[in-house]
Amino acid sequence: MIKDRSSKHGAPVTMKDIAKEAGVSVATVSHVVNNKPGARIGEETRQRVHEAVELLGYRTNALAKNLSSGSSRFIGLVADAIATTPFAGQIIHGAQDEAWKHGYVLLVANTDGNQAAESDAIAMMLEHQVRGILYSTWYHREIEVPDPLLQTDTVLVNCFSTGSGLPAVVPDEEQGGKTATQELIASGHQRIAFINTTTPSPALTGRLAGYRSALEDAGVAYDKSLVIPATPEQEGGYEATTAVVASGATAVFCHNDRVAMGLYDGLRVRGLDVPTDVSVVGFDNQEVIAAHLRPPLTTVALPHYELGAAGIRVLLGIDPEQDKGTYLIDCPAIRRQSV
Amino acid sequence: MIKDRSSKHGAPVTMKDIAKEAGVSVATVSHVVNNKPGARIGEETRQRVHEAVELLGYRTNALAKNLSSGSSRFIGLVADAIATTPFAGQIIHGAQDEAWKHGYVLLVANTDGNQAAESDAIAMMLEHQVRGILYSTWYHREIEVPDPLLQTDTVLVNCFSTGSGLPAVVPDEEQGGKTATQELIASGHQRIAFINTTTPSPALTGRLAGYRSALEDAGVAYDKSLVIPATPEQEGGYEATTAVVASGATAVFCHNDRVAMGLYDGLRVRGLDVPTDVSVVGFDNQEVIAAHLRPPLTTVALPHYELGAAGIRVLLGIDPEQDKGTYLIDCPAIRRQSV
DNA sequence: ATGAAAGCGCTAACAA
DNA sequence: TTGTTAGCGCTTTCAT
Repeated sequence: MIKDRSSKHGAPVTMKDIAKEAGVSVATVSHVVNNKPGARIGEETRQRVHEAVELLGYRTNALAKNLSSGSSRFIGLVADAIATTPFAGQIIHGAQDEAWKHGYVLLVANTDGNQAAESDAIAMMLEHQVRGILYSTWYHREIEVPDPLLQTDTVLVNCFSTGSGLPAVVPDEEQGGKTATQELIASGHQRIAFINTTTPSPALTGRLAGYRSALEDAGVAYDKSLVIPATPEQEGGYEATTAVVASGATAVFCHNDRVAMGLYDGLRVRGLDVPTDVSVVGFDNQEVIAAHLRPPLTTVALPHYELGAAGIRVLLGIDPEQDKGTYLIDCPAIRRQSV
Repeated sequence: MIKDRSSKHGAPVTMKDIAKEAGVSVATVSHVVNNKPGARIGEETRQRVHEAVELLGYRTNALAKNLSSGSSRFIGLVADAIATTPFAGQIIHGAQDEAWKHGYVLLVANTDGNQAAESDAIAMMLEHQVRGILYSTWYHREIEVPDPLLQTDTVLVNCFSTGSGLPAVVPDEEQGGKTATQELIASGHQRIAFINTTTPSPALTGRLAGYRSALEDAGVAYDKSLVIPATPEQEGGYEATTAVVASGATAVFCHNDRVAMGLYDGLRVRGLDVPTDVSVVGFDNQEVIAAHLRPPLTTVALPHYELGAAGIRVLLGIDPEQDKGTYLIDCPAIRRQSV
């Protein structure tokens, strides 16, 4: 082990060192180390190289490799908020795993929605010769595509920009809303309230469309008075309780889990039990909340992990091209005990 | 713009192209592009180079730069769970910002606590010639240092390994527990219950020590019967309510916000009001919960962002060396309306 | 079956 | 003030 220079500091071991140690040329070392397909290397030589690698603790220099081969195994991921929510984290996670699977590593940048930070981040990625960039937002919305993004392959994740021509991977809000409503219908409810958000967004319109579609499929008439607007947080859900109770609904589909949490409180205050008196389903599947409410909340998951993973696949051209570049990801039902 | 080859695809513009266009040598280009300190370049030449850069849309190749200069501006961050919690996200965010500030970019890897993934991640980082690695966990605990980590500069974030000699940046649990308790004492409480976790951890012992220390400072005797063990989730808090009420405490310090959330439910069921009947303070400052409980929860924040940022500073040798390589980060009180 | 040599895009002495 | 010349560590023809 006396020759080991691989640890902590000191000059790193290079191919040249291996070549010398094994008494071969660097070309040969390159061939055996990378296990090149059409490389005719004698078994004995191969052996010697491997031994030298082992002995000196050689580790390939990815930077040199990228430069030389002209390839680069980087993929950039710019996110507007790694921080605020667990959601963005899941997108990163999915992208990470999928990228890794294909031999790529992720260059992550958080921009906090700051224009300058965004430009810097993209510039930095471009300088690192990324294969492409995933541009993601923590909640589903339409965005204005930052100019520098056009200089490389990019796919939008959890957001879209009509007219930009960029592929976009987004959750299927309508299917999600429909799924949520169907959970309620399936358990016998007919009079179903829908606490929808007041924030204009794909979620607002999509989930509503899904709600209506489910109702229609079930042959129950759409009653406008059953959709109750509320700010998409606990407070909104709490305040909407009055309207929910007044509506005579036996079940409610909440725009998200936080709203459901507020509703739980409102119901409890009125001595109403979930799900005996009223069934409720949420949206998002925000673990900390949904899984630990009493009773645990049945909800529909926002497929963040899948969004990230699919984004990578689209970027790499692995997923087959889809309709107008829009890739809808399914929002599955997560059944717990509130229905 | 006819010469612009910088966009989407096609051969990238290199320094050589700029040199040719500006009629100078690549060395000169390198000098003006990097604004080298001791470089005497004529104003007129400088101008020509800049124009060529502009015209051709030149962008430096970070990989080549790193290779050539032998430096590398990468820092690796391996996390056991980007996903599960918003916490890890904050660590990344802090590390990100701080690294960026010093001209470094983060190579993030999620391991899901999987040994193999961990080794792969570290190997990949080493291959990319990272300046060093931040090894972080999503909850504060002692860890076994993965062997390959010893081959580079590494700092532990939100975890530690006694005897490893590695610097560790961790939250100051004791100070945090003390702070939480003092919030209660400051508002006049003497009989303060402490719902502690049942999970052996630095949090369990540290926060308890802080609780006792605050009591002692205030001259109130420590009453063992006031510390109530509970699983560190909503369910635990809910179940602990009986004991809390029985103890006659007028205030309770909960091991974390989720426990506080469960306690809120338990209290509400018994018709007890927060904070009129009993004051409560949490720990973690888990936004989704703490800020939206009714009433909003006063708590103590786990400084994840700071942990990440400090980790980078320690790695880069910016922060002054501290006691035995352990860097304690403050857990500040976040005042809301539950006290 | 193996090696020599050129070159990836850039930096860094050292000349001129 | 600017250009020449070596590399950085690796890949990749093309010889041998």
